[in-house]
Amino acid sequence: MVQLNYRDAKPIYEQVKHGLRRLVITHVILPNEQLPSVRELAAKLTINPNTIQRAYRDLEAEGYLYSLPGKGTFASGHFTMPSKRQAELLSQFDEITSELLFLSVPKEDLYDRMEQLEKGERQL
Amino acid sequence: MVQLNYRDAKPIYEQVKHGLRRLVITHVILPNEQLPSVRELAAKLTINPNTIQRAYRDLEAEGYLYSLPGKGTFASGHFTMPSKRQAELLSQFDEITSELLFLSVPKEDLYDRMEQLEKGERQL
Amino acid sequence: MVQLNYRDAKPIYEQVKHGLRRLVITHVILPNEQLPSVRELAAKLTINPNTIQRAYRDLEAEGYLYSLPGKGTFASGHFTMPSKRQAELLSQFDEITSELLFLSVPKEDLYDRMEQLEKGERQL
Amino acid sequence: MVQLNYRDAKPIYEQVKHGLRRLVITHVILPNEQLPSVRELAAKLTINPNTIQRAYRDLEAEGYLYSLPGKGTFASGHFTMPSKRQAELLSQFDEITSELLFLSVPKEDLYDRMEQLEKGERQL
DNA sequence: GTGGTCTAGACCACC
DNA sequence: GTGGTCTAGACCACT
Repeated sequence: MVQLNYRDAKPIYEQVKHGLRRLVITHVILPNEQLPSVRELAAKLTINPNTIQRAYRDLEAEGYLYSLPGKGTFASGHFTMPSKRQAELLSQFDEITSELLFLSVPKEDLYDRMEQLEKGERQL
Repeated sequence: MVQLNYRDAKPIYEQVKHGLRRLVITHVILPNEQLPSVRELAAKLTINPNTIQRAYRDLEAEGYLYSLPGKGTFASGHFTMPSKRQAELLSQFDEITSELLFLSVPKEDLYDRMEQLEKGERQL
Repeated sequence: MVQLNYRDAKPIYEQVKHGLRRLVITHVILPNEQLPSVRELAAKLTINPNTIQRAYRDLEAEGYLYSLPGKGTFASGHFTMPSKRQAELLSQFDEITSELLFLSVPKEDLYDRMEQLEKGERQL
Repeated sequence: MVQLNYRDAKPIYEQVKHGLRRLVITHVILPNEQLPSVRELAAKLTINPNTIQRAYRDLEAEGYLYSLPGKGTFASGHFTMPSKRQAELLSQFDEITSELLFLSVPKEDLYDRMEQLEKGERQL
């Protein structure tokens, strides 16, 4: 469900966020479907519940999840997410891409990367 | 030295960062060369010193500049911000791009954006 | 029943929430009266069911509605969301207003905004 | 410096955020001035460092602080904060105010509250 | 049972 | 020294 790599430099909660984000976006977790509870997912991944909390909280702020205290945590629908997030992402895309271009990363490399990403996503 | 466009949606400190980054990368400002002081540059661009401060500290965090308190701010040599930052950026690029792709932003739009960014950079 | 304005900047689910809140508060929908099902209301407004879901769950969290899984969604009586929520709201009002005042938004602007909001509400 | 009230329903990290936000906005803490370290402030308030971390992290996301890992945490200048935050706040202001109005809180009460807030802020 | 907050104490990378 | 992450375990309010 969510792949963790402890040797990765990325914090665990980021990896959890990454995994869950894709599950929601790809509708592997359907809109308004309940996610495993904080404790449950923590147990399954054998990590601390606080780490899951952090991931859930961040994703709620980003608009991917919503939580009803006492009831559980649920996936948002695509539509729920305002285009604000998209604008934010595009702005970040510009910043990062232009920095990469001037670190002399060839534009073609970035194209290829995008192709790979697109292919990868289709498989889910 | 640094071009500002007040009608642009991008915050001014981003434009300053953008401009300085280029100057450092292209060695127009040489490694270990001292940059103008915060107040000085602010005066030259007739903007608020805090805006410059923000740009300097961001660029320091990114590894392009370093500052010696009480002495001034200096350009890093290329060596100090090697493939590490580049790997970080590529990872962020992947994360953001794949999220955009799933928000159904067409790949072609992102291509176009990159083209524009590249053109923009060349002009500086 | 609920007026939607697609040209409005406000997200649709906010407009739905707004409309339903008024209907409950003004007892147009009586306490413990059943609301239309998610699918039903979505069809009537010709919008996506998830948007209704979002509105329903927000209003449930706010205490205006409650839902019995498998049975439907119902209006709360006034009693269930008493001064507690009001105290919460006033506290948030203070927090946000004082932040706005210090971002140097003129008090008069906020007055005007309140006038507009009040006028808008009366029309429903 | 920051007042805590343990009998308050508000979480401690919210109270810390509230206090620090005002200190930054009112320039009691000057732009780019260093704040006490996470551990230091935790000790002074006799609460857990993690609680301070949470407050610092939230305020960084809101644009009031920035942190340089290994160096410390610093106050942003007013200018640093994009008008995005202001737009966000106004939208929240509308939502909350209109809900209060329909909970039949008289408009005049809200006016008075704003007056008090403005007076209070001036004293700082 | 659920999410949410808080504490205590540890470890890391960076400066 | 600093911020940042993570764990372990406790308590609360709400369903």
